[in-house]
Amino acid sequence: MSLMAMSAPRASVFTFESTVHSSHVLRCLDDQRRRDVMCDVTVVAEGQSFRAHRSVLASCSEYFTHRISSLTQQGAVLTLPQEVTAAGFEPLLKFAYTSKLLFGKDNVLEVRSSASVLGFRDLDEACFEFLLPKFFSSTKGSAPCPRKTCCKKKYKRQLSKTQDSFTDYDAVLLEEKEVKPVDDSPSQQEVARPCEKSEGSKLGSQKSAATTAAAAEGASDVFLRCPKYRKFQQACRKDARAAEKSLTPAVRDECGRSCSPCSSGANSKNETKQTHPARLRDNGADQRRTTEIHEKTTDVGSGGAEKDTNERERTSDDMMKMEEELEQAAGVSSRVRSGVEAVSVAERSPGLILHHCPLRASAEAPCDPVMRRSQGSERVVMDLRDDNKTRESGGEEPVSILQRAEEQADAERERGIMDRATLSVNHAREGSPPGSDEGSSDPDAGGSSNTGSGPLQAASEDWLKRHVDLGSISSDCPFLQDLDQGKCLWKGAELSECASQSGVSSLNSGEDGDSETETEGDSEAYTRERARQVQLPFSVDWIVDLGRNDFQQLLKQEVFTAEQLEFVHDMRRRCKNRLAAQRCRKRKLDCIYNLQCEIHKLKTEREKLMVQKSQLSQMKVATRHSVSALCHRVCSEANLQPEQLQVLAKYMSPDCPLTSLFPHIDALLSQSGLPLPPPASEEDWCSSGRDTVTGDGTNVQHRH
DNA sequence: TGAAATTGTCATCAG
DNA sequence: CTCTGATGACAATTT
Repeated sequence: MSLMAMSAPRASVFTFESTVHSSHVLRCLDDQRRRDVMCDVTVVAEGQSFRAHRSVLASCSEYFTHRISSLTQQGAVLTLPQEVTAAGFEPLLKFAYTSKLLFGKDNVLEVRSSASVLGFRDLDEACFEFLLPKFFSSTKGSAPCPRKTCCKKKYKRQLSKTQDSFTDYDAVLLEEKEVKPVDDSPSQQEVARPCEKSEGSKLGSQKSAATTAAAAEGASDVFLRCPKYRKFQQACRKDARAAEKSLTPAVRDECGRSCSPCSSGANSKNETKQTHPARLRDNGADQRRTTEIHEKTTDVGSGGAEKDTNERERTSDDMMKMEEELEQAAGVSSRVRSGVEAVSVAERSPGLILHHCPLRASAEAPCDPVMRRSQGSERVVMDLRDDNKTRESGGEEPVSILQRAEEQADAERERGIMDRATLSVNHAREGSPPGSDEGSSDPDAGGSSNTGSGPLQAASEDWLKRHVDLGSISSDCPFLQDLDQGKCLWKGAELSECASQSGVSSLNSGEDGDSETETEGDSEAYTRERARQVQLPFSVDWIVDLGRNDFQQLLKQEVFTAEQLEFVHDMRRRCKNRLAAQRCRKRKLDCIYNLQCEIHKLKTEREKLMVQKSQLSQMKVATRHSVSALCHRVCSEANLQPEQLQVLAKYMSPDCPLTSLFPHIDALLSQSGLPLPPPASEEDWCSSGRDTVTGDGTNVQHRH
């Protein structure tokens, strides 16, 4: 639409780039492959045939690139080398079409070998190297997992941008040796941050596109975007560094290599767009544990100015997604969906899933679990959904509310989510549950967490040991940096509260000793201080999301101090009002956008009517000429009486007055005492059809 | 550095 | 009366 509005006379060139097109194409191709539509090659591995499209295979694999070029056009059958087994190739084939690699312990070696033989692109060798030790040995993660170039670039870019004091971190990153730069596949690049502004807003109908984008942003960015509060983010990075330092070098080292980080800087919209997490999920039969590794990479496919342009573009599909997200204005929506996605994938296969999938929620994504148990995740998903439903349906037993809160807390702790609700729900009611060491609701924990790296280290390592079987992720892990960002993306209130309640989350937020966070603003500092004081046993999110009845029941059931009560009400009011304001603004923007559409429609309609009017004018002229000619003929051939002439003159066109036909008509009419009427006006012509003419045509009754 | 945009918050009103 | 949502206004922050 921006392009429509921009259809100015000037010869301008605009570019529209869809951010979902490539993934859509990939989906269609996969669908075609499944239905064996337009497949033009048969790949045989261990006697098993796989239908596929040459172009897809060739674009994913060096092996196929070379082999397919030498194939005949029709009925091509390509037999793979013996090293490539069917079990190893099939996941790769699916990866080519879905960007997701599913494999388990039983076939990981085959997959890896096949990928190596076939020269599959976009498959991070580090993922195998990271997991193989977990599968086949007790050796913990000695496999090198190089950091990617893009990550460094991005981080450097961010560093140069922010120019804050992260030189030590920078050094850590730069020291690491890159081994394997990974190209971003289109599917990975295509996912633009929902918060990116459309280029159209600049190119095209500025207001229209801008409002569209803004409207959509208003929807999604309620939860997704966090460009603000850079101070928070910086403070969080500081804390991340503190946490990093607090962790053991071994853990840090492995993590640093295993988790290809990319951007800790979710602090900038433009810098956080390109994300493609690689999640490693292990649904082992015994442990039923799932591990996810989110991998964020920067945009390496489109660089320079083009990148900036692309990053700002947004498609209508994105907007629709965001519209949907706004409709579910509950804060759990994106989180739930993320969980659903992960679980759905997990359910499809008991094996290990590694999928390069674009993160839908940019700001949420960093908060997304680094390590997630599949069952825990699943439970979280279901719980949250049910929670929403029951919440909408009205009140329920108070105990169920608390159970839900606790289950949510459990699940979220398991998931390692560090968004505003994450880990902040402490089990004060359970004495010293796992979360207690993470939350400041435990006075000891809270107090000790203020002391700096010691408690942080303890909390982090403990948490990691208990929740991460891999034992190789630390807060040094860039994923945790992402978490930092994600965490810090939330506004001060929630952040503060989470920081105050969660020792783990305090890794990411400004701790007491951090003077920088004290400069963030009086209200935020005040909120943080209050959150710390009240030691609320529930997350603010959860409280805010509660329905009215549930909230009332909670208040009745739980014994809150006056301070806690005030804080709860305050936070609930403010959070709800915040969401209301966001909805209100979105509505405004939608309204503006609709009005612009209406204006555009009316303008178009007006142009059509003008064209129609012009055509009608031409027809009118032609008709006049025709009538004049006819009159001329009638007058010439008939011997008209003066009365008849007068009537005739009345309907003559100014272009063809009666006097031109009858030079003596004046004399005739004057003799008979009849004046010569003026020639018919346009109105007369237009409405003359309403006149009534008698049968002989002489007695014409004027309409007036 | 200043303008514009964004976002959170408060006050107020209506349901 | 209380709660909730909507909205104008303001301020802080970011771009």
